[in-house]
Amino acid sequence: MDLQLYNSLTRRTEEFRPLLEDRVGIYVCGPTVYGHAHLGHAKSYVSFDVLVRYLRYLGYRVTYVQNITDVGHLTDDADAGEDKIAKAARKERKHPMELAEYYTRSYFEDMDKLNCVRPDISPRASGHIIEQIELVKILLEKGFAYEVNGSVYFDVSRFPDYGKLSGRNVEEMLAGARVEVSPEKRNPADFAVWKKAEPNHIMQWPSPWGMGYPCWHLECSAMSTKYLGQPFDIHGGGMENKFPHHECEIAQSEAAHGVQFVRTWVHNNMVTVDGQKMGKSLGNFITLKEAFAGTHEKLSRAYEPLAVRQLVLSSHYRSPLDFSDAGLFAAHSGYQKISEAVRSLRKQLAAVPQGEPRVEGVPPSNRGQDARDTILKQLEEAKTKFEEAMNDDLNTSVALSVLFDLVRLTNSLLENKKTARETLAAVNEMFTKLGGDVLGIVTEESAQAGGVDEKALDKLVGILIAQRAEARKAKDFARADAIRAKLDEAGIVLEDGPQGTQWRSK
RNA sequence: GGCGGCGUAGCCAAGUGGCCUAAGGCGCCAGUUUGCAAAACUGGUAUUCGUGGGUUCGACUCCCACCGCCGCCUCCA
Repeated sequence: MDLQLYNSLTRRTEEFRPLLEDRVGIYVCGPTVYGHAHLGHAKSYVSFDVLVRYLRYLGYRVTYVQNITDVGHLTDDADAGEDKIAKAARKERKHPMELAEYYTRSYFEDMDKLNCVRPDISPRASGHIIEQIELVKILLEKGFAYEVNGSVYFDVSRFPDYGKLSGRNVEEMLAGARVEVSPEKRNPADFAVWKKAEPNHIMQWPSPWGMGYPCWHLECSAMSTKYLGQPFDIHGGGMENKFPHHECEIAQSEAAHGVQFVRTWVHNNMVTVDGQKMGKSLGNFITLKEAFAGTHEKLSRAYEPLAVRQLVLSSHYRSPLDFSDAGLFAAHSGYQKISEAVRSLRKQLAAVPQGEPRVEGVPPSNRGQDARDTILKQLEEAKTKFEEAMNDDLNTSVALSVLFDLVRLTNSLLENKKTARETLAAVNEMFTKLGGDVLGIVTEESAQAGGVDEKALDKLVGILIAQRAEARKAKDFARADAIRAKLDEAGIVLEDGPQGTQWRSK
């Protein structure tokens, strides 16, 4: 079976077929960079990251475009609307571009930590003013837009398909409209594509209609088509952007070029807190930096970035995710279980030379061979289950359950000294492909010792472990337990095993 | 008011007509192991899927009604 994806445009789950046999073009609405990324961004971009990773796993050559909105995103659609970036910049006493650059870097830093692959192209809206002006020109030429006093509006009445993505019609929208209508608009449903700039507006550019700036929806139309052509395969974004943002993108691009804009629309659901959407406006967001450092009042501890990733993957991308510390804590425990198993596995693999049985003097018997065949069969079944889940509109929850199956298998194999190296290698390969390449949960670092700091720490903890071992030998358990308790307070857990005492951070 | 979605164990969550007397994770309980722990492994933890009707040989899954919750219709991943 091939990949089935839910297409918001047709409201059906469809078999995914790219325009070109082996290539996929995907555009995802990126962040407006006027603040640090929060957990809502994590859900969105981890979800699309997995989509891109899985498409590559399936063998497609993917071009992944994700824009950076650094201009034109207004605080609201009314006349008083202010540019979000400019507003934040004034508050922080920075040039808007300086602020945008700062938060762009912050964004990539957080996404790198979440192990999201970088987009192939990260176009900035401010770097594509010419393309946007060109698009406005075409709309005016074709009569889909009109100019009033230096601003240009899209004429919704000329585009009958307006509303096809979000499933609404113009009359309905007007009935529930909560926003003040600009007197410049011919029709209240019309939307701005280019805005005249007041003299004190910092971000402005010359255009055939005077000094002004592009509106938010315009950039995605211009940039997606510039890099992916029209039509292109997949457009992704948050559900809340179906309307008006994506609806307007469709109107602009299809009106201008006369062909379909996007074949498959993929929308991910929201992160909520206490049942309410996490968002900038409500101010109820937890930034990723806060989550990683544990510095938010709702958090009981600092969380590893990949625990956040695990949390996102534990539910479906089209389901809302109600955030709670307990939920993230549970995800963290689950993530640790997986990474601990992989670490043990890789440590064991590194310790035994190629081609040798795991323990000297224990050659793999015929019985061992049978066991190996059974395990290889199990691995094959795991892979099939994983692919079926991912093919079913990216069921990452089930995909993760396959990883947990592998964890149990791994731990059992590691307990059995007779397990051959090649069996362990096969399990490791499965972790690398499914857990690493596709889900991005299993990383290279899972096997490595860590940096300089970690080595120093390892020595220090080693000294204490040795002291505790002496105490244990002398049956001074009170002292042994005291050392363990002190280390526990410092976030270091000791584990006694047959090969001596190991430590790990909590 | 219009449009869309959700309600599955203590918590998170998959399943959406018979393989469901319902995956997986967290938590909890017990066993193995341990000086005691931790980790790991094994077993247990929903006869039931918001409530009430209906369709069907058969419903968590389809239909209707009701209750509760959420998103969009300004900006938001």
